[in-house]
Amino acid sequence: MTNTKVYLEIVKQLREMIAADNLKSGDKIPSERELSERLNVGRSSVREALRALELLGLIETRRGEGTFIRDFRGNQLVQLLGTFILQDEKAKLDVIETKNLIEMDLLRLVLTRADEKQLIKLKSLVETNHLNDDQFFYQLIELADNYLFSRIWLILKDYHHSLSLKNEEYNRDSYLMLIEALVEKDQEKTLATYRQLRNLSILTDKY
Amino acid sequence: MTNTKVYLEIVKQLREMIAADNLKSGDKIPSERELSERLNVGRSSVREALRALELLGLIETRRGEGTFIRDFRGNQLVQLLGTFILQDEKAKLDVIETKNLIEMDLLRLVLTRADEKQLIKLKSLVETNHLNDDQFFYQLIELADNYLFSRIWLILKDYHHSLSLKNEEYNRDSYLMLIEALVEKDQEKTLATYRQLRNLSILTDKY
DNA sequence: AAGATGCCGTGGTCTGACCACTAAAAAACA
DNA sequence: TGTTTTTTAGTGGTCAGACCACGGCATCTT
Repeated sequence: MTNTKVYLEIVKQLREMIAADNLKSGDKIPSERELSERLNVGRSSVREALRALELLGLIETRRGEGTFIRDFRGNQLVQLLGTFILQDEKAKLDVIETKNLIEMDLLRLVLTRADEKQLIKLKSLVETNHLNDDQFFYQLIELADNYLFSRIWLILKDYHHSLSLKNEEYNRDSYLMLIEALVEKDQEKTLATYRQLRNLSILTDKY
Repeated sequence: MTNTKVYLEIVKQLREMIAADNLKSGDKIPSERELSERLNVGRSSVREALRALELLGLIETRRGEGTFIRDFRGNQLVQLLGTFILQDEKAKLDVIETKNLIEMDLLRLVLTRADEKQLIKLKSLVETNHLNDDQFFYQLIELADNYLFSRIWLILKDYHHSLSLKNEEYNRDSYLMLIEALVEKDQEKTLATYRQLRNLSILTDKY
């Protein structure tokens, strides 16, 4: 009869409840027992719904305290899916290729968005600090001003990490060249510098 | 004492189990009761792990039959996250922008990968069938031969749908022009055609 | 006032019990 | 013997109740 699984229904109701009460990150949601009573379902069903949301990184549970809304940035979903997906060699190549493509898009976005002042600021940051590759590109991501895009990049970065490749040298000079090209709003030069940074063959990677 | 939650441990063990037995899409995994015994945990804990995996789209449960490995395409995860994330206007613009960027990357990949034969085949497909926009780009995605990339696009497509925009006209002519440009391996022309298809202002979208 | 104690609510887990459903075995039928 | 029907065993779906471990808070003690 009841074709829709209870826990999915609970997920739905929880979402509505959160929206209705305008709950925000860090707010507490009702206890499992209270939800069980209010929704007329068993506590185990409530827990199945909560576990699903927890794995998605949407809530956080603390024993002895309660369950809280969570900011959905940087959930562990990625690693999980990654360990399931990243199996064969082809998949690894896909990760690298995709990350490179995304980063070039990122540069294109920065070219259209970032003003010189922001870039100068980044330049001094690179000069005075010892930014690693992830940190440098994370700075760029912020200049691109596209949250969804940054999420995708963060995921790819994690995937890339889980490949546990060798490199990760320090490339301050390349970063500075990249910034210079961005300041000049020279797309050709920007992308060329990036390819050099990533050791991409110009022949094989024309994109 | 046991700081790691049991259900997460079960998720991990399930993953190892799947890898060890080399289980593939459609294969059956042990029943909840059997897992409960083999892992020395309560059945409810097993279920919490399974529900989490189910929501991720990694498994599928059928009452009366069992639980099966699933191919991780088209899970409802996207809609779920979408309803949580896609709230303000800025987010919507981000989706559109990101999808456009990804699709242009897709075209670049096709330029480097697809041979003329495949493109000719796609051309006849477009000519004889009434492909909508999603279907057309899905065909292209396959030519790009990057599974991770296709996943990203599929997610973006779903996000885009959930925005419930108006358009979705039929653009057979544009598709054919796009294919022609791809056959000629003319990146400029390809991207220009795409921008026209998406009504992107050349001024605002230089990427 | 500061620290120690105990109570209560919370999530974490297990157990046992049904129910609904499926598929395969067994029985009944032809 | 071959087909249909019935039974049965196994599975996921759900619930209720019972503990445990932990955090916060009021209370008591010093």
